[in-house]
Amino acid sequence: MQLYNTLTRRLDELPAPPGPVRMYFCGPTVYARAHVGNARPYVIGMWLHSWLRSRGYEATLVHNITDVNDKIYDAAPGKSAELAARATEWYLQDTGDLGLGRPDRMPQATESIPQIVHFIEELIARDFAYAREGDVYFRVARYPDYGQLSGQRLDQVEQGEEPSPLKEDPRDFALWKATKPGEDTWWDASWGRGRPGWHIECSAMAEDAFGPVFEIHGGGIDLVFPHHENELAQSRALGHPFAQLWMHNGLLEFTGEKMAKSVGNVVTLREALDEWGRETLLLLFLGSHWRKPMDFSDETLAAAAARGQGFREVFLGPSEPTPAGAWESFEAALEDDFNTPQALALLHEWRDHELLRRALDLFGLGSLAELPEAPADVVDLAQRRQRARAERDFDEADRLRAEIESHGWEARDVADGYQLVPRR
RNA sequence: GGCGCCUUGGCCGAGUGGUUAGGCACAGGUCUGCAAAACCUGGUACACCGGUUCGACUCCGGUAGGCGCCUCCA
Repeated sequence: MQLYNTLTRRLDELPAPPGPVRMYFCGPTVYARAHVGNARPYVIGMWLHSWLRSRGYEATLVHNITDVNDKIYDAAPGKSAELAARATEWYLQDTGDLGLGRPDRMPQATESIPQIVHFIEELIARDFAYAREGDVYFRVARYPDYGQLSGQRLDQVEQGEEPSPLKEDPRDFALWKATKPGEDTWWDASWGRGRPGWHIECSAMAEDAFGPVFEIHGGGIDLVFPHHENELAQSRALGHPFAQLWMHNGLLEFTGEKMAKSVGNVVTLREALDEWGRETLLLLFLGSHWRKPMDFSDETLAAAAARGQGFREVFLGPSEPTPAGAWESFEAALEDDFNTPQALALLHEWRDHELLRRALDLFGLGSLAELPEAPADVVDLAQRRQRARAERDFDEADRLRAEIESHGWEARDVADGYQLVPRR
């Protein structure tokens, strides 16, 4: 099993089964309803987890939730804890509705404060961090390998806003921030009252779950710098190997533009689920490679929906054996950098119900094999239509078909009678 | 300015140094009372310019265009 590794900039081989494969995927900051782009690392993580398990790996997936940070304070002044709790519920509900099951653990930053504080203490003890007026900063200059993940050269990094006068070096980043007026959540540490910085929580939570070394760290490609660079620096500063393989998924775009609030083109996961349904959404994700940007548009969604209908049709038809080696080709596609578009293309060739169902189940799409039962009134209409056809009263038969369609069903004539299929 | 990634037929999207990707859409056909579904048939595309090679969409270099990130901000 090979996966592209941001750190080594090449395809790296995973250890042979049973592994273990311990995976940590960065989750959302809970200050608003998650947008559909936030679902991509969740979906990829769950699929990979499911795939590795089926291949005999001891795969474990941890997906964190960032429930304390500036965005949350800004979004709900004085009530950030309530907002975080509510938005966490939204996130669990929306990702749950994807129907992929759950990661093995979903730690929250606010429930990991002791581990975070301990981590910072270690960094201070080894001189990799320093406290200033209640803030604590990581001393980048003391970690020479800084930049190894992103390839950023520090002398070329753009200086953004006015650097904090508390920093020894403008490149240093916060591990802990002293509490400010109006902030309603804080914790006490030896250097003062405050709350954790953004990057430290992931190092602390990942190592709390897995120990100082684990196999895979995932997240959106926008997290490479500075977030993941900083995580790596913190952990390796303490001599921890940390993640071996870094997976960064491409972002969602709307016709070439990044999905972002500033562009005004955000679609929430909730909206996407309500409008298109989980199967179509999953097929859209499945049809694009995890590392590539993905166009989220009515056109690409409609194509995904059509794919889904295509699979449903297969299950409505007779099961036929798939040529020898089909499953092996499918496996090979996934073993090669988890190439789901390639794997999906292969599935379109299959007519073997059992095999196809098995493959679709890996991606939470086994429901495509299930034909819902028509309600009694629709069945009654279909039976009346059958009688009309037998009497060659085709005007009545066509009228009944139209009526069946108005109930959201489609009547098809098959060899031994009729078939009722939901209209999509 | 720096770092990284991308550019395939109407659309989405794989892949390979010389051989059909697949899906969607479209057209014709078979089937059907009519349909639907299914099946059959129909397009050799790979940003541009050089180079390497017997031969490149596939390797190398450059150009153009697009995308992400560049420190407290997913």
